[in-house]
Amino acid sequence: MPETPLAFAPHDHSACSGNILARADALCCDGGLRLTPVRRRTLEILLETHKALGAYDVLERLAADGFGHQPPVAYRALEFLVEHGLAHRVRRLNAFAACMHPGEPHSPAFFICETCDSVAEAPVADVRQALDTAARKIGFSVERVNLEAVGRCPACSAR
Amino acid sequence: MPETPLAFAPHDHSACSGNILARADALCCDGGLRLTPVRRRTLEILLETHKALGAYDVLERLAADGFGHQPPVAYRALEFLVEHGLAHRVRRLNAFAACMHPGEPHSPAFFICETCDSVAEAPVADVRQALDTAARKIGFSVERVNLEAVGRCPACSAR
DNA sequence: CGAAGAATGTAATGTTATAACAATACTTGA
DNA sequence: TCAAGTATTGTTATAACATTACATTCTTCG
Repeated sequence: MPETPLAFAPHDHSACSGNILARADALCCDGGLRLTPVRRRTLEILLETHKALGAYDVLERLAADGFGHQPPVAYRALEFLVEHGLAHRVRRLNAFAACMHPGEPHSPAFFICETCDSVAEAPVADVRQALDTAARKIGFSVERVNLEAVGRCPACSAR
Repeated sequence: MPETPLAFAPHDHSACSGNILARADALCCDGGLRLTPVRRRTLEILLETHKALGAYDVLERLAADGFGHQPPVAYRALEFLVEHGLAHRVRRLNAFAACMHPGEPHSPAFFICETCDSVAEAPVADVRQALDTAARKIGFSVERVNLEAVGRCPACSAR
């Protein structure tokens, strides 16, 4: 069965985000990491929608919540989340999205709908493997990968 | 035989870039496009090295050559080249690289060496196909794709 | 407690990218 | 050829994204 990513499927979003937030709490607790108020709030903000948010959008929200007003506030929190696998950076959009599979090792690709701006993270282990193979053939050793596709999500295609 | 991309192989670079420039001329001529002086010079600049150049680096070079000093000068030329398949945008680096296969339909991935900054464009039709398959499974229709890997090139790995 | 390190706040600045409009050059057709 | 329309370039200004540096506060742990 093709697993439709949550971003493209109707679902109980508050359960969805609550779930991930709980997992983030657990992961940080286990890993001796500090999911401080700014960091946790930042993750909550990203989790509100299945879209990618720019650092300044996040900052605006944080500032409204009483946190600092300067860019580093947002960038630092986002950096923490990305570094520890709780969020991803979407280069194509200069933006950030909450990770939908925190803790699970996964090779994600991002599917960006240019009509509704939703961003889905889908596991694409086989694609990643194919890329690694291609890299090996040319003697390149891969550290990190960005796989991003722009197009139309199921809902927007239907219209 | 694994085709090592030019960027990672010793080669006669002036022949390499001259060749591509000639093909660019031909393509534009055929397609009724105008490879104007700024545009052609921009392509030449990109072709000087197998690295990606930022728009402002390109601009600096263009300005030194007597073209305009303002950002749009570079961005417009680069946009033209990208639009017509003569260059690629490397999102990971906020930079641009000359296309090594102008005119040929190809699904490139970019292999970015974080040690020497060289950027190789390698054809990865199979990777692209795997991604398209993954997209189809979730009902996403792909328009454009960015495949970018950061790591170490053969030469830098050897050291 | 008190020192060391982590995290946050803030100011300033650097970097990348685009909008808007004026001026010029090229093309086309009467 | 010349005028009208289009494409291209020049320039100003500003928007959007990101980092450096340093002061301050909070946590942890001896």
